[in-house]
Amino acid sequence: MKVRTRFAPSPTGALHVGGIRTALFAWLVARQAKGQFVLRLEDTDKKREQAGAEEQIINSLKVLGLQYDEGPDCGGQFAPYRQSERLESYKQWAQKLIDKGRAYADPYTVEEVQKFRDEAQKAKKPFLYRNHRPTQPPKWNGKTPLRFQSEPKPYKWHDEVLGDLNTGPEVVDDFILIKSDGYPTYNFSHIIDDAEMEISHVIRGQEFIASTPNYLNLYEALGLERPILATMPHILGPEGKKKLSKRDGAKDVLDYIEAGYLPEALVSFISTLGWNDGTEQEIFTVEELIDKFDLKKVQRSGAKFDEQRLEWTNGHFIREMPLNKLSPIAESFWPEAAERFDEQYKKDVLSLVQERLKFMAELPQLTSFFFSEPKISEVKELFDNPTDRQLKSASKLQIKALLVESAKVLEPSDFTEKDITSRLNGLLEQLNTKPGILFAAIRIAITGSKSSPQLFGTLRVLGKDKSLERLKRAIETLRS
RNA sequence: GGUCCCAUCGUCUAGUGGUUAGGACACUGGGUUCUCAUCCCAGCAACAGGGGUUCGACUCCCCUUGGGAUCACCA
Repeated sequence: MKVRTRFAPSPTGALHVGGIRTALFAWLVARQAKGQFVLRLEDTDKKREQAGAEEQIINSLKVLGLQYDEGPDCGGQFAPYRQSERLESYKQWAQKLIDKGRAYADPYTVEEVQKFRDEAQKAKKPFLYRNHRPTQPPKWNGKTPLRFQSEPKPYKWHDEVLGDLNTGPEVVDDFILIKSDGYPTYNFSHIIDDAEMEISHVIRGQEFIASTPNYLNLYEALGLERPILATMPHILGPEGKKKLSKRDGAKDVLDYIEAGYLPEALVSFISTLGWNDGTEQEIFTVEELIDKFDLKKVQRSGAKFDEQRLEWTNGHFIREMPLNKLSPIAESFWPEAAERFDEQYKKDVLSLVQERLKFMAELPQLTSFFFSEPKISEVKELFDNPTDRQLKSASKLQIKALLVESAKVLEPSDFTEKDITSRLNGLLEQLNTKPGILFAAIRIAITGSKSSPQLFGTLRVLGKDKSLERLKRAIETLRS
């Protein structure tokens, strides 16, 4: 069988992780089977459409490497891929239904239909339009909605992830095919497009499961074969159990990219949100995913979005990445002051902080002292009110003496890491002091911070001149 | 309310009748004779409840409970 999957978002906003996961899984199914992946824009609701959304969707897909074979911007054998450009096609199919007596003009006003709905709700019954189906509908003139004349019956169907599903006839109704503005509804257009574009697997979110019997009914009326259906459970927000929505904060894929999350980490994390290969593997490369992904192993229940796990995953990918690959990614995240420094210096700094980076946006706070002088006030504060237990046990006078000695011993150093190490360790023995005191004091003097990358490497990268200068400056502040 | 879906540690999950119910994130403790981080080790922590079926149920069936989706001229 020719495998063709599609991702069919409506351009109403940026893609959040829920949407991107559906796209990812559809993409994986296509790639695994060496089939095609299609991007189709469902832009049939002019009111909800958002400027720039199409571009954002395309960017999100591209940045994650989910390249599509056919789409609105690159065309393909079933172009166009924007539904607003396929109106003629929907009209033709609609006409077929009218001719068969399976579609009719809706004679009611919105208010009238709303009245029916309210009545149903008051009676605590589900609303069914077909209970009000007109006996003599007027000829459709395109100014009123065109409705599907359903043939209610029970349905049984198979879903690749949910298994066998079935419903009674009470859920099949006369839904709108074409709105009064001339645009088709999703319910109609996606059926037509999937058929015309020869989509083999329809992979979509849980919200469509309730209307599936309607689609099945429509497939029959149209004489179309139904595709393989696969329903993805929702991704839930971190707080409640509600479906993840834009209100849950920065769940937009591009936001994560901007914060310095790596595409491959995002892909790995999102893929394991509701899927795993049955082993204990926690991290997957794209190649592994293409190889191992299986719709049947997709979880049937919703998964909560765990930000901490994403961070861990991203940190893992950052640590695994060779410096040469990481370095260009870091480029746009350096603190402002880093501008004046050369590539090699930044690379050295990066290699020092690589293992502690969870995402790139943390770079400035972790590395600022490599590029600008630590604030003297902060250095002073840390010496005045040490929080470290060992440091606390030393007097300011002692600390000052330690720094003076350190400067003295480092003065003749060639500032290779090896030499710094041996000199400072030697000093440790010579002064019979604890590393927890000596090194903590140097660290504060050099970085203006309680914590930093390992000290000797930090000194080496920072360089002799700056290191000694900062040491002396700290000694000055301890004088008072 | 009708219909449908779902249910293992706090979280993501493994498990398809017999397991000390495994892993990961998070958390806690210890180690890596400098902090933080990494890494390593250890610990904490779950089968929603009740009935069946069975020699034996986390696994199969039913009920209850809980959660979710849907019932638009939105997708």
